[in-house]
Amino acid sequence: MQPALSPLATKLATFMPLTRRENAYLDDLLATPIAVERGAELVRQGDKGHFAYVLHSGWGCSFKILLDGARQVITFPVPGDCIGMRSVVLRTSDHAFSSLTDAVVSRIDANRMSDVFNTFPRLGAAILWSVSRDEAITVDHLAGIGRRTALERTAHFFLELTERLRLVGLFADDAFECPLTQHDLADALGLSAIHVNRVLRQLREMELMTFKNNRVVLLDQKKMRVLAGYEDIL
Amino acid sequence: MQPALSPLATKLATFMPLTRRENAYLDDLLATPIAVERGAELVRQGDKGHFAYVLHSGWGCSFKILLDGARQVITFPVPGDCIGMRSVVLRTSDHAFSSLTDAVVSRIDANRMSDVFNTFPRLGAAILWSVSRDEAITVDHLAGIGRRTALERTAHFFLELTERLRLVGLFADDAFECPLTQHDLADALGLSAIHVNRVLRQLREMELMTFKNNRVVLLDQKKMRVLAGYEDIL
DNA sequence: CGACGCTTTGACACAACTCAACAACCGTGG
DNA sequence: CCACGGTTGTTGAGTTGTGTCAAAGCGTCG
Repeated sequence: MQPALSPLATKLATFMPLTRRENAYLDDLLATPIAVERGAELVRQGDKGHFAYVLHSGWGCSFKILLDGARQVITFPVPGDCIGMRSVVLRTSDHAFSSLTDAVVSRIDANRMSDVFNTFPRLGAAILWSVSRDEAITVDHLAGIGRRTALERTAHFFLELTERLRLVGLFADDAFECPLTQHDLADALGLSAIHVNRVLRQLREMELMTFKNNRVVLLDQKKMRVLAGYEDIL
Repeated sequence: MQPALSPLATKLATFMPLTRRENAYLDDLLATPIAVERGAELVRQGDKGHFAYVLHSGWGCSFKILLDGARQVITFPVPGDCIGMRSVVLRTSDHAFSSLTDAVVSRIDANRMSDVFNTFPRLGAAILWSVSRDEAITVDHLAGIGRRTALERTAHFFLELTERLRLVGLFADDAFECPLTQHDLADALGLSAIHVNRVLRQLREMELMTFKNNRVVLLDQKKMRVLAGYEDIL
């Protein structure tokens, strides 16, 4: 019997099937798991450390703090997501990362990263695909905040999250566990926490989705897609 | 006497000095200039063509069109900027690109791109730095739309633009040519064109900057930075 | 000259924010 | 066991920033 695939391996496999050797190398790359507690700040804005991370389990939060103290969430990494790849290239982190739940990550340094590209270029390409996809999602996020209403934007956010969770097998039966607070959501969607509450109520009353006790239930994805103007990611 | 450096070479040189051979290779890479007319749509959303571009002269506009027809501008590329690198990796363009002025570009296909990384890894690293920097700017843009007021956001936009133009020698004496319409600005800033007009008037009345006849004049960068909560890009 | 694109301004409407109060739900310690 | 403070969620009332609609001013180009 095969060992279980890591979330990242599962995700990359949807892009291109990986050989046994590539999978083994990937496993090795992620071999030393680091357990982090809920709320730990792994990467600080302005950090010079040249590390990227891969999230194995748990949820995280990538965000920027503006000079006036406001917070903008860039994305909520879920298992299988890469974190801080850009910071490695830039030698400085332009954003912070903290865990929203207890989590397990692997740390990858810059040298190790170049190794991947030299030794297993196909694997490197798959990882590059994955981070490019995340970028595309960020751009979508930008378009949403700039041009969608609060209601559309919120619906869109949950649909996109669903899609990302599905890719690593964490979404089934139209529902998933979601540790985000309304405050977290607000900082991601560019809204006030209070308004997020009202929008969630609207979505509930429209019988599109519910979000109670850290559990999201999608009641009517089709209608929700129409409302959000949702297009599949690639 | 040395031949004049291309805008891209100028920009990369601020990251790391390039050797004569690297510069020669870069020149060769950009050897076949393509002239495009104002308003040409070089890349369409959803295109499968595997091309990236480097902008030599003129201004461009990278944007997304949402299902309801709304437009969100991601960035306005200026000389020296790379366009559509992500699309090459993803095999599909998640956004469109059109020229705002008559412009000159070079086209780079995927194979040629891999060549760069294999033959001149240092040059490849410099290009990777440049696109990562653009990503960081996009993330900043996201934070601005999500968490800054229209006034702060607009001021911030012009400061960031200034910084990018300075890097390729197109900003001097506190002023620069700027072919953007207020409508373009609106689609970049997530505002209505009418409100952009009001904000520009405010900035003028505060004696921070003016924008008339396609010319931006910065009157007081220091005060403007304070207003915008501007932090230098790396 | 007229047509067109871009800018400017005013009046009004509405989406989203702020403030304030309260309810529900923890985990902790007495 | 219950009392407690802290975090999160909920709701209402009033305010404000930004959008919409409408109309007019300007340049430029054919």
